[in-house]
Amino acid sequence: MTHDPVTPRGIPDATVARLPVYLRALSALADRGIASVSSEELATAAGVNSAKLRKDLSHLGSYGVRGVGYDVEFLVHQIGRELGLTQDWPVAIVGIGNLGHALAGYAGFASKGFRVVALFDVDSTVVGDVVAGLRVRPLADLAALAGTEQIAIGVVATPAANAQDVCDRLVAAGVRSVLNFAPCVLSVPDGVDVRKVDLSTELQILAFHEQRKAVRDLVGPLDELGARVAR
Amino acid sequence: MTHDPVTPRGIPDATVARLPVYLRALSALADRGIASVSSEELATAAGVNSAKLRKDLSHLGSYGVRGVGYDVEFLVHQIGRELGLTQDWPVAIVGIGNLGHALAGYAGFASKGFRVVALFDVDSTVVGDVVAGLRVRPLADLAALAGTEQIAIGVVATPAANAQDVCDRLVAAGVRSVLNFAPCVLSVPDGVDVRKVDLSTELQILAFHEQRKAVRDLVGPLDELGARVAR
DNA sequence: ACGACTTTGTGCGCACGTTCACAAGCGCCT
DNA sequence: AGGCGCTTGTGAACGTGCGCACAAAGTCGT
Ligand SMILES: NC(=O)c1ccc[n+]([C@@H]2O[C@H](COP(=O)([O-])OP(=O)(O)OC[C@H]3O[C@@H](n4cnc5c(N)ncnc54)[C@H](O)[C@@H]3O)[C@@H](O)[C@H]2O)c1
Ligand SMILES: NC(=O)c1ccc[n+]([C@@H]2O[C@H](COP(=O)([O-])OP(=O)(O)OC[C@H]3O[C@@H](n4cnc5c(N)ncnc54)[C@H](O)[C@@H]3O)[C@@H](O)[C@H]2O)c1
Repeated sequence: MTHDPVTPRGIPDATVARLPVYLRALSALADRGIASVSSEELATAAGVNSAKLRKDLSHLGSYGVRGVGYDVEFLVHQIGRELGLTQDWPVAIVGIGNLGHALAGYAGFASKGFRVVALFDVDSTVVGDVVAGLRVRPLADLAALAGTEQIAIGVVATPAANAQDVCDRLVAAGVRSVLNFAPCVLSVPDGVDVRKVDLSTELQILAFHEQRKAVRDLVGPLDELGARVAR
Repeated sequence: MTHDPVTPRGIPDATVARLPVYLRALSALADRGIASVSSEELATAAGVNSAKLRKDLSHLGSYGVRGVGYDVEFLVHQIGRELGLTQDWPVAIVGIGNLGHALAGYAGFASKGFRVVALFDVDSTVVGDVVAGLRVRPLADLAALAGTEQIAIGVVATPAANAQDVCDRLVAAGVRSVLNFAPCVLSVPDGVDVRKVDLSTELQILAFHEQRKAVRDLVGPLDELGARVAR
């Protein structure tokens, strides 16, 4: 199923999800010429508790120096290696509509070793266009391309109605990691990971808490129940 | 404080995060004319365990009928009410670049009561343009608009370098829910919720697992004794 | 009317994640 | 060299979430 039961020996999922945040904070520090950082400082920059940060980093190894902190550049390298950023990851985007255009042109991809190698669509008015320096290909070419160049990550940016079909084709082409922007559940065979980015869900979660806050404002200081902040 | 078996109105965060998924699955069922659904069917459609689904729904109340299942339309209404979708949520988008354009034109907003009421940017080549039927305003107008029409949710789609400043202005304008697309940590005062959508993080998490899978494929079949490779 | 069948709602044990608090370790200063 | 101050790494307590398994509660057929 979509669930990933085993994180082999090692790093908890919750930690893995935070490593990119640490990496970004560390990169920012490195850019500012800062060579060393304490867990307290880095935790603040990453928006987490310092104990959690230390425990997270301890899963990678004992890379800190007691009494001093962590070497920024070294830690950048270690986290990058753990996340697999030392190698290039070829990415294909399927569905070059509003969102697909934005994604194809997104510089944030390349900065971490993600290289957009192919764009696909079915709409004949889009196919053949050059977007962000790449020609949009017909979806039918996906199978052929898979033989030439292995695609590591497939991005689904089509309407929800077509997402499962697109996903199936990606999987058939050997893709084992899918990032899904369509608002639907994708089912994939074992061994394939799907992560979804769901704008609508995020907004609804915000709305829930917003409504909660409105109610709390009415009841106000009379209510002794603790305020909860979304995470 | 004693641990009461029945907490009045507290819905776990994990449940809140799944309600939009259930809602979407239910809406799809309703569109297909299906009036009633079992927890097993709905759970499959939503990609979760059926026991988890039932427990989630039980937090809203006892809306199911034993031996039968849940009334689809009724449940849509209840979940929508709980999430606050019965009311309109005015949304403002700041940063009308690649991503901001896509967001402004996204139909998925309106379908759940999220109404984009204002677009902001600082770039004079963008300000004044009409995007998705709305004129892009200078960011300076934000404070003025806040007096006229309350903005419930602010969407940050500017580069990371400007995100904190934009966020501060949104908060100053009375916004208490922020959806952040910029790859950075936003700090906000108590009472303000921030959720972030981070494409780069998602890709890095996928890369981590992809790398893990690659290693497992190499070692996998031989690994019976849990060989731990020293680094 | 009643029993067989279906499905909900939930108690319970377990695993995971978070936070506190502190000993162990390191550099620096005298 | 040795003490001092600082920071890491982690044991332990705590909280949250997950899923099994089952009794309770309803429907349906006869
Ligand atoms: N635009 C946004 O801001 C936004 C935000 C969040 C989620 N989404 C979701 O992302 C997806 C794309 O959104 P969009 O606004 O870009 O829509 P869009 O309609 O602008 O683009 C969809 C593109 O997918 C192509 N397509 C359709 N079927 C296809 C198929 N079978 N194979 C390949 N390509 C196919 C279409 O030709 C079109 O170019 C949708 O599921 C949408 O719900 C969009
Ligand atoms: N394009 C994508 O697919 C994508 C995906 C994920 C995340 N992001 C992130 O979303 C953000 C926007 O991405 P983009 O591709 O649209 O960038 P972009 O450069 O195309 O657009 C940014 C827009 O923000 C405006 N802006 C800059 N400073 C501002 C300020 N202080 N106030 C108001 N507006 C301001 C700019 O004028 C520009 O129009 C970035 O942080 C990016 O990292 C983008």
